[in-house]
Amino acid sequence: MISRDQTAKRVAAFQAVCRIHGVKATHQRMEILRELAGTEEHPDVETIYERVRRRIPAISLDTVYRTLRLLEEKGVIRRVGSIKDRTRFDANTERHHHFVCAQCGMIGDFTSDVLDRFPVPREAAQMGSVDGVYVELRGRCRKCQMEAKKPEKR
Amino acid sequence: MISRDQTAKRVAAFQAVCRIHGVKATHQRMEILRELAGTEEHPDVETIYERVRRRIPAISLDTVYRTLRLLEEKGVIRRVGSIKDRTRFDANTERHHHFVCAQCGMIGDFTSDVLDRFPVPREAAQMGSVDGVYVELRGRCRKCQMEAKKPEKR
DNA sequence: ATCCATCCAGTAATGATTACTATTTAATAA
DNA sequence: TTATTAAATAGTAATCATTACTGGATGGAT
Repeated sequence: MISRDQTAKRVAAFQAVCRIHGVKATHQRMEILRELAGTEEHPDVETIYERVRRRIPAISLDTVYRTLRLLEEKGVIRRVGSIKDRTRFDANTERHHHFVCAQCGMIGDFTSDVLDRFPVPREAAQMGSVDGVYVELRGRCRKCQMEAKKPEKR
Repeated sequence: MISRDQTAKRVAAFQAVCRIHGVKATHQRMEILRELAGTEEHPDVETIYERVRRRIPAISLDTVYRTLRLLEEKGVIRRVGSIKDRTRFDANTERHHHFVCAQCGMIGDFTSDVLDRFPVPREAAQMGSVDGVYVELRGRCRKCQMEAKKPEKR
C-alpha cells in the first residue's frame, strides 16, 4: 500500500506541473491521479474508471483516457506492460522495473543496481541515442503457481 | 539481410514443428514464415500481409493473424515492441534484445552479455518464477536524428 | 462576481484484432 | 493415384480498446 503522504506528494506535484504548463487542475484530474498514485496494482483504464466513478459517478471513460494521456505527457505517470492489449499505468516515476505474471497479469515492482548501471552496448549505441531502458521479467506469480498445483477446484 | 540458408533453416524447422504438433504445413503458412524469416525489419501484420499478397494474392488478413498466432504458440517466432498499437514480429528466436526508435518505430537487434548473465534480484524472485527477460532500449535512431537537425524540408 | 479559454459528459467513430461459416486443401491410407 | 476427412482458408462480420467530436459546464485570472 502506498502511504497517504506519498499519494498526497504526487498529487501536489501534479498541481505544480499544472501551474507550470498552464493546464487546469480539475476535480476529475485530481481524483484520477489520486486513484493511480494510491495503489501499487498498475491498474488499467477500465479499473481506474470504475474506482473513480465511486467518487465522481458521472465521470466519462473518455475523460479517464484523456487525463491519463495528459498525465503521461507531463511525465507524471508512465505506461507499463508490453505486448498485452490493455494498457496499464504506474504513478511511480522513480527508477524501477517490473515483474509480469503471464497468467493473471499481476505486475510487481523491483529495483536493480545492475540494470541501473547497464552500459549500452556499442552495437546498440550505433543505432541512435538511447533515452531509456525498459525491462520486464516475465513469469508466473506465486498465486498462479499455487493454483496450478492444486487443481481441486472445478 | 538474412541469408537464404538462414531463412530456409527456419522454414525447415517449422515443417518439423508441424509434424510434431500435428498441424498442417500449408502454402500460406510457409510463405508467411518465409517472409518474416527473411527480413530483419520486425514487420507488423499489415506489412507481412501486403508482402505475402504478392505471392498469394487471395490470402486473407485473418489467415496472416491466425498464422502468426500459431507460429508464436509453437515458439517459432516472437512478438516484439511494447506499448505501441501495432504488434510487430521477429523470427529470430536466438537470445537478443531490441533498440526501438520512438519516432519512426525502427527496431534493431543487439546482444548483451551483461543482460544474458543478469541475475534476477531476490526482490523479483520472490514474486514468482521467471521465464524470460524482455529488454528494450528506447531512443531516437540515426536517421530521425539527422532529419531533426536539418528542418529544410517543408 | 464575470468572462473566456479550457474541460467534460455522452456518444459516435476508428482501427487493430478476432470470430464465424461455407468452401477448399493437406495428409493419410487404400 | 484417388478417396476420405479433419483441419485450414477466404471473405466478411463482430469485438474491443482507444480516440474523436460536440454542446454544455467550469477553473481561474481579472
